[in-house]
Amino acid sequence: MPELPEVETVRAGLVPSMQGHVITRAEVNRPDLRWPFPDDMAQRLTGATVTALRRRSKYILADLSTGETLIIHLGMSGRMTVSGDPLGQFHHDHPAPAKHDHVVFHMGNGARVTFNDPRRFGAMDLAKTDALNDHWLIKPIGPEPLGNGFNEAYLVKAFAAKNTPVKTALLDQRLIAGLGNIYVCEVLFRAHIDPTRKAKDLSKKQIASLVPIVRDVLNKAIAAGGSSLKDYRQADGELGYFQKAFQAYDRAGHPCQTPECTGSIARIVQSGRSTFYCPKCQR
DNA sequence: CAGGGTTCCTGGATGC
DNA sequence: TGCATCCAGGAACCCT
Repeated sequence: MPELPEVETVRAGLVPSMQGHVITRAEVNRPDLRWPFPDDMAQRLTGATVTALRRRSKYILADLSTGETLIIHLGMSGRMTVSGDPLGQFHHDHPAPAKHDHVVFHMGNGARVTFNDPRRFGAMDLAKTDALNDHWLIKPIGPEPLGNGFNEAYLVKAFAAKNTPVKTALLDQRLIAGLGNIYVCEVLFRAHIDPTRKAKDLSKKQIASLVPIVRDVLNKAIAAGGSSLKDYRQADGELGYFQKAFQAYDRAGHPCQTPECTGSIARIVQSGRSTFYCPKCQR
């Protein structure tokens, strides 16, 4: 999936087409993704104006003029792409949905925003905006890594009793929001920390070093427009470029790029997921 | 409760 | 070219 930088890239790409514009028609082509949609989702979206497009963790949040917020998760293969004509000359055009086009938002400005998700691990739900933080998907999520709540003191406390590998701890959305497999690998590589080390066994100095590295990796990835693995694309259909900056992820067998290090990147499996790291300089 | 394996689903890459 | 197998950016769920 799209991890935090990809979701942020998609959100920003959708702003011109959606924010401040009315949903004239919500085309809901199936009853569910990972979970059932509210059965009256199309009606509740129709006629609503998107007043703001926000992001929390890997969720895109579309605040609506109706007092509700549309919660969108892209899962592993979800994409949102914009088509149609911004001048609104062809409002009445209803092209047949392509395969896996599960939801299409027809906007008052003529744009069509299509949610396409082959694997259907994505999700959509509606909740009252003022109770959003109590929603079952949102409530358990930990602090935003780019916000003030994520800092050395927080992370030291969060890791204190964690008997799990630091790789797994960083992937736990309840501890830190928005990190996925790619960025966790990249962060641990840059921090020279062995992903198999138990979180509670890291030194305070190592934990402290993770904070600015997490922020830096995410900020650079956002600036590059995400990573665009496989067929993932930004909202405007362009590829993201952060993947050119990968130093560990998907680089098994390549020489380690850490200065002076003569190791090479290894691939191991931790709780069913690939981890890429340099066994020589990540301790 | 914490930790780890399994599971949902489709499609692309790889191997024979 | 066809078919089987493996793997994938997530995360809830069900075990122990």
